[in-house]
Amino acid sequence: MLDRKYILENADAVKQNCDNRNVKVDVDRLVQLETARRVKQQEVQDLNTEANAASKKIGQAKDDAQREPLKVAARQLNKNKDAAQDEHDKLDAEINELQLLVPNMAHPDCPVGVDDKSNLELGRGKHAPREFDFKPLDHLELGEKHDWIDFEGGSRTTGNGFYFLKGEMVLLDLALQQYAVAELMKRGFTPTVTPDLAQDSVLEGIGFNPRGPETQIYSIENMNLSLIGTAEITLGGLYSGKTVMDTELPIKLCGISHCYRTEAGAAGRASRGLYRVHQFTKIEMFAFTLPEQSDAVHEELRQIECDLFDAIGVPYRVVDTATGDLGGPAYRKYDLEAWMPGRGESGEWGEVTSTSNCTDYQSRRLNIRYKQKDKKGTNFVHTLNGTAFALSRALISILENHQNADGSVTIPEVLRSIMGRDVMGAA
RNA sequence: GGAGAAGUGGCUGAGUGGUCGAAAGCGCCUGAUUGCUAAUUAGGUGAACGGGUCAAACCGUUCCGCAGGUUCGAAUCCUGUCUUCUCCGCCA
Repeated sequence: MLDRKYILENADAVKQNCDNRNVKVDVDRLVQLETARRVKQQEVQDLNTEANAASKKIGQAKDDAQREPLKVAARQLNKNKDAAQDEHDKLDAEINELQLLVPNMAHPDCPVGVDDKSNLELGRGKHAPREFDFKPLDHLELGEKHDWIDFEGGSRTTGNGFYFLKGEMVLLDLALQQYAVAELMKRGFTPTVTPDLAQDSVLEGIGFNPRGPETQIYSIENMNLSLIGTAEITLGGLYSGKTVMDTELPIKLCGISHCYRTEAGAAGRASRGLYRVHQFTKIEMFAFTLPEQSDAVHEELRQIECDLFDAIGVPYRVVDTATGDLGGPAYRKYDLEAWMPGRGESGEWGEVTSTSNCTDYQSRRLNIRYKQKDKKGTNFVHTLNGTAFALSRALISILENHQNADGSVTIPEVLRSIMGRDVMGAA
């Protein structure tokens, strides 16, 4: 969330930003409430001073006879104090509700526009979409042909949107993970296998609403636990409430987890197969940085995503997300969209990664700070996240781009030694 | 899963209803002193929020895992919750 003081002092910029992002929030009311709250806060503090002094006097009294009348007075003071506190808390709660709706400010270079039509293509990967001299299959057909992906079994055991990976597909899945983790370790990331469940309070801290009619989150009955939708939740939770030394930053983590999403109301042709599923494995990059580092680290995350997809020979384009298409916490977001020959009529771009600089929007909520030696006080860190591989979609991109006329799939060079073969699905 | 114990400042650790934001030690910072890779000594040393200031100083409120409760008053008593440890049981 944004700092209240910042909102108060930059109300016009905040309003403009909300318009750019196509988010409706009553900023004026927020400002008005916060101004009132500050006055009330002073009142509460003064009443507290009074009540504390009165209590102290009772402690110093000689005997009960002296004490009783003082108690009566103190009780009244406390009543006044509590009443003022209640009024303050009400204001505070209302402000908080509004404050949570206010999105992060956007990077000045961010393309301005109310939806994804204004997204800006920044560039393409090393590999251009391939011209097939045969009719390419989609990943579902390939998966069925070789018994690599079993959706029917997934539905029967678990439900629609679940699947089994089998045979060489498992080798590919594991090889991608191993490759990504090794590459990220080379670049200073600490590999971190996280829990797949987290306490609801952690979800809420990161900005997910675990229970309720519109939730995308699976939660465990009779427990305050939910399945995570991304390792961002657990990795953020890992540092929530902590203060680190500035010299430790940037902290770069490579999260490995399963991700669970209900995907309520997202069925249809565009989400066939592995594209939109309820469970997938994800190798996620996450970074905590100093404020002045975050832009550079964001570029680094984007570059890593490009390097990974170049390495597996998948064509992609890089998109600079427009203001109206940004999630609330993002200051700037780049997506990689891979070419998927089996998608749509004759191939379409499909999102495979996403990297966001969330500046201090999440850390303020999570209370993650850094301290500078010899300086008083602390500041909020910046947080960034980026997908290395979301396995489900990475698998689609490899199968569909590297398929051969006979239905086999040529394995990207960097994965061959890991998988112990050059081709999968060979006759 | 059952029984018990515990969570205090950067760390160790005292504190069972008021004088406690909190003893003591360690660490760290500043000064003094000794001519030696350190000792001795004096002092200082948490955070958030609000006010204040050019910036400080300074003032106020809050914070002893977290959330509630009792009380004029809670680190201290009560409830819930999270975490850790010990013992028992079960288990990959």
